Amino acid sequence: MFTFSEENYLKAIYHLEIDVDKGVSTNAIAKKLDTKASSVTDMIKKLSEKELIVYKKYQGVTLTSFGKKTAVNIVRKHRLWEVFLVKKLNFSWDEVHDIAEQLEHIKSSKLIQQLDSFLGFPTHDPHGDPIPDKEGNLNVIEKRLLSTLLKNESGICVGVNDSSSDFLKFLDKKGITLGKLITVLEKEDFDDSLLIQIDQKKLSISNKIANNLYLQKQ
Amino acid sequence: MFTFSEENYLKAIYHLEIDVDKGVSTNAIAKKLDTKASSVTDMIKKLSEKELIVYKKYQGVTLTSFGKKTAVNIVRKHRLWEVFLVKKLNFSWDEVHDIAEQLEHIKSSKLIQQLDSFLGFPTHDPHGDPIPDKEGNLNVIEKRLLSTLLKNESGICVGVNDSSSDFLKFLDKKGITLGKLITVLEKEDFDDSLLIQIDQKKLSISNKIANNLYLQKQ
DNA sequence: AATTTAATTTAGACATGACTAAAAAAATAT
DNA sequence: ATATTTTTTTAGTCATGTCTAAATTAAATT
Repeated sequence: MFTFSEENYLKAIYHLEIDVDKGVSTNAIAKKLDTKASSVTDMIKKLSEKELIVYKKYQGVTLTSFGKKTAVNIVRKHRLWEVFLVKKLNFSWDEVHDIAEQLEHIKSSKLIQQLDSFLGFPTHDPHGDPIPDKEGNLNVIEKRLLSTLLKNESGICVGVNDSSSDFLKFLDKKGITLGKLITVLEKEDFDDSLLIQIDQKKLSISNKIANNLYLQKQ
Repeated sequence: MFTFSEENYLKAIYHLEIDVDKGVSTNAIAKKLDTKASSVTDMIKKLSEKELIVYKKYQGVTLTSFGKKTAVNIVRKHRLWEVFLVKKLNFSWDEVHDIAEQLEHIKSSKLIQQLDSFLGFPTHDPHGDPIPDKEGNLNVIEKRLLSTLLKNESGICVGVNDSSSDFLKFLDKKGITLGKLITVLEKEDFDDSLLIQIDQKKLSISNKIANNLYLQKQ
């Protein structure tokens, strides 16, 4: 199988590929993994030899179907472990990422199969991200950033664009959790902030927050 | 913290120290970890610099109290994960060792604390080995090898000396599990085999088996 | 006590994955 | 179209953890 480092590169490339339709650049991978571009070039050559990615000098990289399958499986493990940590071990959604980053590298297909079953075959992780099934299929739901909603539109909170602990703790403090109904009462042209209705409360939300919250439109 | 390799060495030394009261030899560690004596010498120097072990050339090694504390914590994690795999994910006792070998290296004290609580603070793993508590205290029970019992003596099966999959599967096949009452009906001088009573059955057991089964004497 | 055998350590090498500094290629600006 | 900037790659180095082969030390035999 693959090393932790190789798996981390595959996962990074997988996530970066979703945003851009061209090849993923060396610099983008370096930034994502907090490493140097030269280190990325080194690893890229190894992954290419193993036929996990397609690489041509100066052209960026794309995952092969084998590479994508491998990457999706790591994402699956990561998200299942996150569900386990929150649902069974009472972690809060802002605490699970770093631990899942470790657990995702445990090698045992039976372990993941049994964990999936133990958790009741969840379809989404604690941050609203879809969990790929055993075949790698993703149940992608239609969602929009809160910042794209117009005045008087509303939707159910179904995900976050930023899973950092700071952002998630902020949402907790404001009472914003997955499943909550949010209605846009006002849009402020000056700073693009929003006045929203959530539960019985009215909240003023900055554009930065609205750009990191996904809603499913009603 | 420590690398996987460092942790594996500490654990190996910890287990070997229980058997011998002197320092643990380079060769013994090499055998346990299936590596070369020269590699052990290399690692021993590093662990010594980190004050995890005491090492003098040609004298074997002993854990410092810091090293022992670290090793016990790894054993604790290993055994708690084994309980999780058997009790929650329906693994059998012969399947869990290799997966626990990986899980024991996950770094998060809160994870282990919550896992312990989720499992109901178990005191023994699926093989009957005691699980150290948070402070590293071991609940060691009085146990004897089946091979040391005399004719007509009996005891409850409380542990195994060999956790290999082959041995455990053999026990399963014969219906020998932890908690079962075993009585020695006959001892055969010729090959040191035993005739034992377990449940309603009489079983002939080789000396090799009897040397790997622990009983708590009635 | 001298010799043989076994255990341990040293010396030098290699693979992995990272880095810095410099060179090369591509993209952007003038 | 040329010059500048940015991106990417190469060359060389380093730390970790392993190995083989040789040297050294300790233990066991005679």
